[in-house]
Amino acid sequence: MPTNTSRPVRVRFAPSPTGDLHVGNIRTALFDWAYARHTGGQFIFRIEDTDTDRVTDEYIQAAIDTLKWLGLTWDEGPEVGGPYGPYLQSQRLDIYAEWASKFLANGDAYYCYCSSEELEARREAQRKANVAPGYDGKCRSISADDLARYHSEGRKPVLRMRMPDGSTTFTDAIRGEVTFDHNFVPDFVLVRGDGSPLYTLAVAVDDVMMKVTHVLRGEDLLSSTPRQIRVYQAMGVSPDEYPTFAHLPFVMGQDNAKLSKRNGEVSIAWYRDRGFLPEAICNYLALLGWSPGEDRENVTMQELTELFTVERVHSSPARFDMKKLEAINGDKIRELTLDELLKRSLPFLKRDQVITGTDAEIALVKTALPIIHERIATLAEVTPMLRFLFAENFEIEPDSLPKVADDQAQAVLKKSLEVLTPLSTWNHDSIEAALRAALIEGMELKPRIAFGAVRIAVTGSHISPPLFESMELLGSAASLARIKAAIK
RNA sequence: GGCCCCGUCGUCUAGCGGCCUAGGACUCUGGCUUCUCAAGCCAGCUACGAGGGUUCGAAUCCCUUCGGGGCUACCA
Repeated sequence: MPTNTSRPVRVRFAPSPTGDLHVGNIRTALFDWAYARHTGGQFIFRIEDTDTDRVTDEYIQAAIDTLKWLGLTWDEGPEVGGPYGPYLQSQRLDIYAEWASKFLANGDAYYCYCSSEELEARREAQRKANVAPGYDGKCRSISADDLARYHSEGRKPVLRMRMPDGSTTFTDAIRGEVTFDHNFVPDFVLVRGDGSPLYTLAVAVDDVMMKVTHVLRGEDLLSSTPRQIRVYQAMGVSPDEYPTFAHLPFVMGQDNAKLSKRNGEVSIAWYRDRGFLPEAICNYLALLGWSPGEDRENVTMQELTELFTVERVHSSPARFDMKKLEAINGDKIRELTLDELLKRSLPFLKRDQVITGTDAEIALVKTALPIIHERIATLAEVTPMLRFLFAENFEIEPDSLPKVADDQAQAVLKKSLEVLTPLSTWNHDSIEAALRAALIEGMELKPRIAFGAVRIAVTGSHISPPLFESMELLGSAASLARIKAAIK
């Protein structure tokens, strides 16, 4: 990544929380964070809440919680503060107002009295005439008569930035040199009629004031960059102080369009509730638009910060693939130590009311986890896997019921009960030995047939952890009782 | 419509002029293993959007074209 100055790296993640942070936001945050950590720079978290109609306190808090949960810690921002705060744009209104009046005084900006209806009408006309739509510059100069009329009508003007003739060229760290002809960058609004600032003003002012050196953000903001640069110019920032821009490719849904509720769940909270690990989400998201090369895919958060460079970021959009996320999540779960797995599984077991959280329950879960560790892809799957161990009112799932009802299954269950009841030592070896001798050798049955019936009787499902270990964990009393209950 | 961005297996990607009859991963299919389900192992399927150049040689460079996306707000 070209560094245009020798200033220390400062990267910001600046979402506008108009809803739960989604996969695309997080991918951006992850890259921002990784770049800051990679360079030893500062990671700044700023909330862009200038759109007061759409941003809510709940969404802001949710954004903070999500970043924390993912482990993307910030050096400056909400809750931790910092030397260039406040980090909520709604608390920086006076700063924007000050710059706005400066722009007005210098002639970089001007008041525009055109009403929304008038603008819309003229835009429509432009579209029809096949001309580039955009503000036509009508209010760049206003006659005294018109001004008086506007005032008498009580019109509240917006503040508009004057775009000079010419073009803006900048070097995007991912896309290379990009040029926008100002004929297609109309004069844009900086301040609303009610005096509140717009994104375009706030983002540029803040990035300058907060000494941001690198702007890694979504590709949707690419075409707003000339406007942002125009504000820098009006602020008197010298070009070699402009931040380096890097516009990240989109994360798209299963089909073609941008990710949305329609084509895949996008809220990070949704993934957390389903038992996805934050490190798995980050690892997967890191692979969307970036790769460490050398056929590597599995990286820890630490390795991500070591390996991440903007040079290796793609310029083309990536499709989000739930299957791959699940595969990576499974890999990450298998890498967990038993204690970690236990710690992370307990909340799900409690939530699903499998356990209440007693020491005895937790101890049993801990002894059971090794046999399901490699069988689950998400933490939420611990529930269906272990529920049979704690069920007070045990029942066989409806789908499996017929499989223990036929004559052969009944014979298997009766025989099993007969050979297991006198067992003096109850562990998976003794259980297996007894059942194999009786069912496989004695009754000459296929293991999958014979054990299948016992499995359903004991665990309630034809899918379960290994049978003999499951019976050992369940204990002889409950195991035998369940077999007995399954016999007609 | 205009401006801008993008284009390698179904998906994520490796590739940055010869190592490419294009590699890895996920998915899918088949097999091995096996008490179910997984995990693991093996095998298979499938890609450089198209057309022109440049070059001894192009997935890699250039042009055109087609396709996808973004922006075109007193949203961000």
